[in-house]
Amino acid sequence: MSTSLPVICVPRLDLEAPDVAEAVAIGALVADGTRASILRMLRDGPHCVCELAAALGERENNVSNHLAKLRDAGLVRASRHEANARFLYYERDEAVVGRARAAVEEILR
Amino acid sequence: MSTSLPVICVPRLDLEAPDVAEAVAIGALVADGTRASILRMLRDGPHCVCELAAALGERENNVSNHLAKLRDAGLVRASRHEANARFLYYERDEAVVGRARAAVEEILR
DNA sequence: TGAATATCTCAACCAACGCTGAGATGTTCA
DNA sequence: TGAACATCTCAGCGTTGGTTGAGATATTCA
Repeated sequence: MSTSLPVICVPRLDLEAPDVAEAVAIGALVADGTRASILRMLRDGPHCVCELAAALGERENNVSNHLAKLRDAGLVRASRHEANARFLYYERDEAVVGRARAAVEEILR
Repeated sequence: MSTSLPVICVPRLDLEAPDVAEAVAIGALVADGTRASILRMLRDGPHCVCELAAALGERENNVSNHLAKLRDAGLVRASRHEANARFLYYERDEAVVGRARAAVEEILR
């Protein structure tokens, strides 16, 4: 009954593409050295833009740009220093960071 | 004694930039949907290029390009199928993948 | 109030990267 | 051996993304 058609790529057709959107988004954020360093430094507590910029040897507006991306992703949030409101202090949102870590671990576990 | 020079950005000067090179490299690899999907699919066992390409709806040479990057990073390795050597089967190097996961966790922990 | 500081926003430039197409290599099978 | 298949490599193209520079906003302090 079965005609002998040239069979192309027989193996495992039940394979389906996983949902990796979240891991990809996190990967793109970590893929930059400045952002990865910021995420790591904020692990130990809040820091202002000028601190981060000084430690990284980067310009402050550049660091600010990267912080905006992390903020848009919800990974960090900013609040003004209580004593000196001129400084914006950034801190991680550990709940969001935790979900980000889980998304990457789903790929690399 | 101390002259009152305009002090710029007083906070935390003891802050130092962390080493994030490995995490950045992994992030760049995961930052692409095709590669992230491949890494996730290979978690369940080896697959050939045509399987991965079919599941992802991507062209085989494109998938091959991405596999080359994962191979260069040491995350995956290839070997020919014992029964039909026409197929190249890719599998993860779990030791390398484990170190990659640790590097990302150092950032997001 | 005005000057200095801290930060943000955005447009422009340039480099990195993914996709495509074409050709080459290696394997199977008639 | 030759045709079909599986995969690789690479140059070219278009898009994405980071850095820079300039200007705007907010805060402090003399």
